[in-house]
Amino acid sequence: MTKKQKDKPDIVAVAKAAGVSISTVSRSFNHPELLKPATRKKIDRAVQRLGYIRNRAAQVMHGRRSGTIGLVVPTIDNAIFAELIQSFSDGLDQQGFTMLIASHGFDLDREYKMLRKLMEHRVDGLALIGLEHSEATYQLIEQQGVPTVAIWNYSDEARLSCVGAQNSEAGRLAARHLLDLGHRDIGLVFPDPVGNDRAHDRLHGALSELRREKIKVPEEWQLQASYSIADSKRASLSLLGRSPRPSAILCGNDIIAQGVLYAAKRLGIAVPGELSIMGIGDFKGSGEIEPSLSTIRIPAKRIGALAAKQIADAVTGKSAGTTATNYELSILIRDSTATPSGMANT
Amino acid sequence: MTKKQKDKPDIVAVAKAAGVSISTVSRSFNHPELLKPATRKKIDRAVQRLGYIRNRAAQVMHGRRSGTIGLVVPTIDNAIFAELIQSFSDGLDQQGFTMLIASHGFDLDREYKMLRKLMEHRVDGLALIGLEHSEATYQLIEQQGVPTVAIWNYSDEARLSCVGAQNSEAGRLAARHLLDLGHRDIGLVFPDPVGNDRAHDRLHGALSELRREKIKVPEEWQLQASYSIADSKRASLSLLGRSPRPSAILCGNDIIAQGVLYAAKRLGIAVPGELSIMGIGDFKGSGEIEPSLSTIRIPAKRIGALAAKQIADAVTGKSAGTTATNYELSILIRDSTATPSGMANT
DNA sequence: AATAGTTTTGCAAATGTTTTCATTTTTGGC
DNA sequence: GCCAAAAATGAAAACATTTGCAAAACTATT
Repeated sequence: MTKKQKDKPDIVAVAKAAGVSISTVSRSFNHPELLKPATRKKIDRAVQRLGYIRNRAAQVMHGRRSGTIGLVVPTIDNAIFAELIQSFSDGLDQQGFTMLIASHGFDLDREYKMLRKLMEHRVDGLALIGLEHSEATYQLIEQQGVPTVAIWNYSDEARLSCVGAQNSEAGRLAARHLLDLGHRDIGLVFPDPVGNDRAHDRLHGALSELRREKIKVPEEWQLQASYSIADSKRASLSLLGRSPRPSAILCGNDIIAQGVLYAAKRLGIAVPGELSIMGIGDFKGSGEIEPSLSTIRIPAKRIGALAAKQIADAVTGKSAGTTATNYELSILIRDSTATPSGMANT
Repeated sequence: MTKKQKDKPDIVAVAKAAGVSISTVSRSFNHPELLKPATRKKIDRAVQRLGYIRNRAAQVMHGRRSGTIGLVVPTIDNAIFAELIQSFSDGLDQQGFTMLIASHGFDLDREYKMLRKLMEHRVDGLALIGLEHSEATYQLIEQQGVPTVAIWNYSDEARLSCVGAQNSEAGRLAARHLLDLGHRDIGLVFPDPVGNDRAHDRLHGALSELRREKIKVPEEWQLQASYSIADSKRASLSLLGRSPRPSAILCGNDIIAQGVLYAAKRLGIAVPGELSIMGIGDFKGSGEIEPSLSTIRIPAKRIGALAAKQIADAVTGKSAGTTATNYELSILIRDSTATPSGMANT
């Protein structure tokens, strides 16, 4: 073939094909209103004919934005984040951004590496989950000056802009609900709080509320389970198989609660008759499970959408400085919690 | 603040700080073995001190690969794809790639737009879900010559490399299982097959198997539900509330099956005693539900991992040409299916 | 038909990196 | 110490685009 054959057409090829200069082609993309309609049409046709697609990399080199936002999450394949990621992605898309995503499996050192990787790609902005990050991570963000938003957690003394809810409050509310129902024998199933401030905060919120009522949770009623139905079912099978067993179980999130629910069902323990189960999160489907899951609602969709808008605004200069948005939590009393059986007829 | 203040340090700044030439700095990244250890150390220190992060955009301009792979999915927030996306992402990460992701909500025209968007970012490779795409999409891929893999579906006459399973076979197997158990009154709950070849193929596989046994599914036993527990529960509540009702329901996937299961539970219909429920997919947690879900296993994790490897190999030139990989399906007989009650004691 | 605007277009520099080729420095054998 | 060979480094071109500035092409006014 001639000179071009394997490689993609560039703006020069388009210019030649349209019989105009490179600058004119460039302008037809960036400031079309400056062109004579006839010229614009010529260029459009050439673009069409050649199958030209603009090269963002070259634009970035000019100080243009890359049009990408990096999202770093612990895991993707987890009901917890799926809704959030979707709404975040949709929000970005609306603003013309593309999402680069990386996961670190709850390993904060890997998180740091992922951040660097995304920065090499010159993302215009970044989103992380939670506010617990390695010092290196925080320093990197500050040093590089990449607009960043922390999702899912709220703190008024956060080092980053954040959009989320108070997880300690979520834990507290969940505990409160069980206490209000009259439960005193309460078990806890939570994920490993290391490197996971959401879990940590929820657990401590719950524990502090229980402590206020002078309730102690025996060591063997405090279980750890990863964010998986299988894991939580396995863990709680042993807890529920023993005697005495708690009259209620407070779970670190709805997935764990689902596992506990199935464990109870497997053991023939009636929910909520003999055992109340409380979740946190209100994941998709939590209201449809039978019995439907009582839980603390954290509005993932709205959080994701707002986070997208915030980071986009920060990038485009529509806003500056750090902001902290706290979403109110609400308690959803459904069918998995009830008055403990011993008190049923008081 | 001398000359540089707001902008990120570049390779020139590093070179100056380290007292070497630009080329040497570049080499220290790309061919460190060519440098004298002392020089390398000087550069490393300068990089450290300045907080320099390489600029991929500039590398891309040099004909280097961008190190990104684009993934276009119908939705992210769906258990269906979550596992797949995670393993795909992990696989890419291992090979040093970063994932750009975009979702189109089962709209093939939007899919095309997303593809273009990703191509502007000069992704090295692309992954799509399924083999049904608009003609424009196929042409774009061929014209641009971006290595592409279709995930989740298999066909030996596919226009793209593919890694997946035969969805029609999955439908067939699911139907076969119910037939083998003795069911004749079978309901179907599937998602809208438009723009969704996975659903389409499964449905038709199932229908053809039923036809082989001369079984007709009444119109009112064929329901449509989106991939959501809520939707499928709602839809099947009406189906199951009527009389006569089927003795078994075959579902387009495990999420839908879950919805049907909860509907049955709500109505006090025993599963599998009075109603068998068959899923497709074997999603995370399907085995832990009570009763555990009989389903057709599609190995999402392995498919995602292999797809990642394939696309990485195609990009790095380790392989060429199109390939088609078919994963075998297996049937998982668990507790949600049984002999229909009328035949219980034959 | 010439002038003064105004609109449209082109030229060339700049962006951050890699790489080829040339040059300088180092090494080791004598 | 000297020389050839080997190792390490540097200079400059190339990549695809944007944009400030200048030139050219129109328009309307006289």
